[in-house]
Amino acid sequence: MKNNWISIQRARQADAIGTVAQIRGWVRTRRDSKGGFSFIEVNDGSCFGNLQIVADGTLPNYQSDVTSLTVGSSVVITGEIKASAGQGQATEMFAHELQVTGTASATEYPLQKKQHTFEKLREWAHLRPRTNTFGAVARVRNRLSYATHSFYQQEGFLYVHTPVITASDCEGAGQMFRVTTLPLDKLPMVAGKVDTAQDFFGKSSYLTVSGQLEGEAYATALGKIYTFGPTFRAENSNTSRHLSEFWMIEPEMAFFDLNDNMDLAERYLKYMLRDLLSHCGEDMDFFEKRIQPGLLASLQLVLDKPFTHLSYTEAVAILQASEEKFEYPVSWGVDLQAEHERYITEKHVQGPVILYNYPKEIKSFYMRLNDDGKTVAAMDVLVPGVGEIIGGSQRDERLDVLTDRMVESGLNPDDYWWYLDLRRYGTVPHAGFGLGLERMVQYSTGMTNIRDVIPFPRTPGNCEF
RNA sequence: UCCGGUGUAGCCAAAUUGGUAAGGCACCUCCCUGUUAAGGAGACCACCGUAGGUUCGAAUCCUACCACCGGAGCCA
Repeated sequence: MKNNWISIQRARQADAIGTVAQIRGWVRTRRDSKGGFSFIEVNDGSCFGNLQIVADGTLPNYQSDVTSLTVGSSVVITGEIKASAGQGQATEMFAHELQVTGTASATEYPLQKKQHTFEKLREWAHLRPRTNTFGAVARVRNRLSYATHSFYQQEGFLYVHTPVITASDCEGAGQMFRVTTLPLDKLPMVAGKVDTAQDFFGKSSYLTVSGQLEGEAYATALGKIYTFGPTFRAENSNTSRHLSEFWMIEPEMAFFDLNDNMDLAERYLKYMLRDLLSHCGEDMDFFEKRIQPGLLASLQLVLDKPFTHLSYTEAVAILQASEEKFEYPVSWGVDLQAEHERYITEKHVQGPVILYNYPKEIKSFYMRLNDDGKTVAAMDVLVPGVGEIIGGSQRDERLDVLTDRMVESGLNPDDYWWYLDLRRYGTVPHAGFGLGLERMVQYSTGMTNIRDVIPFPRTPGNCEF
């Protein structure tokens, strides 16, 4: 490239010293000395750090442009990269030419060169990626996504695109968003009910809450597959770890049992963390320093030792034996409350833990019934600070058992005819799980609110951007 | 959806508990030839979330509503 446009990430490397190059980005801050020159810090998103530009008073547009350069302005600067004379950065650029691409009114531009609360930044979701924290979150999220693909591809998995729109209104979990083209102000009625036969698909349709069922169809043909896409839940959830729209990674493997499943989940989580620590060092240092001190050591510890495995029964025993006072009492058969899960992962284990073999009553119909007749081959991976990051199970491959469990759960097997076909024809043991990407980003960065780890969060009552 | 909390200038934030709205940052002006959310000086900036009510007087008390935060449920 004739103008030698380089990223700020490259310009900050010591081996860039001596080159004449161009950088393009946004002004983060400006400090000037009235006597002669200004320091301008520019960020272009390529890395956490800024490049310090030394703009000398001899620049032809120094008075007209540089001295009034505001935070948020976009600039194209050509100059020589030199070793920095000051503390705090290895290199800096001596500007030969500085061009202002777009100004940002100092009185109107919301972001200032100081810290804003995350709550306030949510109101400026379109501008918050220009801040240190959200830039770092975006790069971490990108890296975790990339690591997901490289992990599964290396493991011989096939990336499958399961549908976003689904017609089965009871995929298992949660309230669904309805998808319709019917006129809401003039709904076609039949016998006092909406005539859904007239809807776009000839029946009711919804946004998916999981790609699992379709994933199973492909796993029982192609062996090992994974999905990675958006997922929708219309629950009226208002917490720091729930979104109405989030991204989920769902591997599904034929000929895998629960142990294989748990082993894969552990290797996947460790792969992501190792990849993140070795590729996003500067961003991770920021999270360690400003968001959650101790983060790096605790993540490193996760890499170093095997995950703790506890059966549901063992977990209940541990909870009952503990001195901890719980708001909800624990007994075998009850669903574990957040306080219970937190105790197990944060106090008892102090790291990731895999809970498995839950009572069948508190889990989904498709989870494989164990020989004891009381538990199913389910597993949850819990991590400190976030809670459940993975939920999965071995699926029941036995047509009769699965059908019985559907009926027990109040479901009509006829609605799942194609899902049952997978058991009718060449059935195999298989297993899979779902990982919430946002929760993984939370865990990796220490960010406490899930709305701050997705670019434009969708939550009840919030769809501004 | 339930429980608790908060809502004061562009941003952060105080008001002795009913008495007539601190301070900081930013913006603007001035000073300082290498700074590291720069430093120093000055000026400017508020119908105190919205709507009612009590009172001589309300940011402070009451009612309703809205928004946000924390916790819970649902789950990823």
